[in-house]
Amino acid sequence: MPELETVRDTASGVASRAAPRSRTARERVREEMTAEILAVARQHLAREGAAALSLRSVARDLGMAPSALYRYFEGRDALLSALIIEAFESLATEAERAAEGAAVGGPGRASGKVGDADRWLAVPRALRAWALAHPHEWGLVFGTPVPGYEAPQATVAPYVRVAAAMARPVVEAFESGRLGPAGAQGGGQPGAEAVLRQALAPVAEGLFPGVPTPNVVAAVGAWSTIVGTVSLEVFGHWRNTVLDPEAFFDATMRGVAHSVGLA
Amino acid sequence: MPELETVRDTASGVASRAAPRSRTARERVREEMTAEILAVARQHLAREGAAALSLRSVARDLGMAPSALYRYFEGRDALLSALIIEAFESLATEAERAAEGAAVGGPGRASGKVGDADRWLAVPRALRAWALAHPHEWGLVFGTPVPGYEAPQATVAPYVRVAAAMARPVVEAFESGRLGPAGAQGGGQPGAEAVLRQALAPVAEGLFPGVPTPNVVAAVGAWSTIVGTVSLEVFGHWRNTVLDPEAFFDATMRGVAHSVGLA
DNA sequence: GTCTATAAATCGATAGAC
DNA sequence: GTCTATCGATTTATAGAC
Repeated sequence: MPELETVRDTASGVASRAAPRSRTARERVREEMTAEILAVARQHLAREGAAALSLRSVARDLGMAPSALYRYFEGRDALLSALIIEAFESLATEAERAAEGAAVGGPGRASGKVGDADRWLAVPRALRAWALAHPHEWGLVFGTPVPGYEAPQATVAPYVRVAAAMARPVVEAFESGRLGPAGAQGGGQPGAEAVLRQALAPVAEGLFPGVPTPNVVAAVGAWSTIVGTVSLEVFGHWRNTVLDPEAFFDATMRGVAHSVGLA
Repeated sequence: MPELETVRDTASGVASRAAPRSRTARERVREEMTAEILAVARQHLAREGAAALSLRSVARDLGMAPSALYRYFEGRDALLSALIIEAFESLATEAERAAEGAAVGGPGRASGKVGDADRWLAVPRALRAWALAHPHEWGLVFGTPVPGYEAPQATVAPYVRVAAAMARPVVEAFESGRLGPAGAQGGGQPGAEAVLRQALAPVAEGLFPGVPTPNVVAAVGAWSTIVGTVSLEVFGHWRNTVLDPEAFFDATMRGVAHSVGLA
């Protein structure tokens, strides 16, 4: 079935991953079929949005009976969940690849004069690149939540992977004693830092062990800025406003890196 | 019809606005009816999301025949457009109110020792408050765009009003010579500032006349951070991450204000 | 301006034959 | 695992009486 092959090649990510030789032929066929379904579902997602995703129309495009899909997915929601998880994992993989490539001991650019800020920058840039390549998946992950639809628990793990990839350069810099002071924040109030330490306790302990609270606050703020900048660009809000989104993104991220304490 | 009255009182914004005495009774009734429809539609939006908004169910709740609604809105899309425009205008009004209340000559808190940064902070805080009070409207405005649906031209004006409200304290500080240098940015590269000036020309000329480019870049970055932080909170991404969103938001915004050059 | 009635289409999910 | 057939529900939009 050459048509389906074509469809699958168009698809990104998961479909081409992991196909150990040790599997039964049956299992392999089932996996391929699942991948086909997801690929078509992804196209529908792009064309009509998550809310309009329907099992029937996916089946129509595949030349199958709607009822046949129920052997692969329990229902519409399960298909949507698979799509969301797939997007999250694809994003996490990309973030990790960027963090890995820019790591201190990693395959850097001949390890010239690459600062911590530059290393960190690789991750936001990778996230933006992924978002531009997969705008609808970005919307699925960071856009308006589908009403009455609870995000599957399986999305937590990849989310943590993304966060860890962002945290890694910061933690490395800290452990090497190269992390500078964070930019100004709540400054004024006296108990402010204690409140913030409490407010970000899970992140601080899980991702930034030992890192001073102001730096952690700035790092989470950096995350917010990334999501905001990318969303505004991907969702089309820069029209007639930011004429060169890449230059703006880079400049903004450099400023953010500085406020996190990276140099 | 007391029930509908109740519904309308629950509604926010547009419904209660503008009802000049010079109108015909016919026109007044028509306006009220339109407001009722929008109020119910807003409730449905909150309960089931934009994609699930249907003329029929709105008509059901109003005790009307579906076909009757076509005298008020051309179709489902027109109703959705009205909702979007309404949300934009409500947000813009709130932003302007905040900017007004915090203005230099405005009704400040007895004009104690309120710095430019505090004045500016009022606007982001108002935006966040509005978003928390109208999460679905926030999603409508800043979330995933509905595929194949072009944002109505009428949304441009209120968007500009929001931007202007954010820019106002910055411009005031600049014109009074109180605007400090912006935080570090593209620093490294030589031609960076020229590129950025080009990239943000529309904003710089339209909203920040005369303000140095780095400050403008930081201000647009501030906008990104606001949208990102609020979206992440409203869309539920802070679960088990940021335990005190308000404290975090405030600290982040103070840092942002500083990077814009406000003190 | 509101109603009834209806056309034409969509959808999820299931039963049961093969 | 895939099909046909079907139930029961939804929707947009229009026609025409009043």
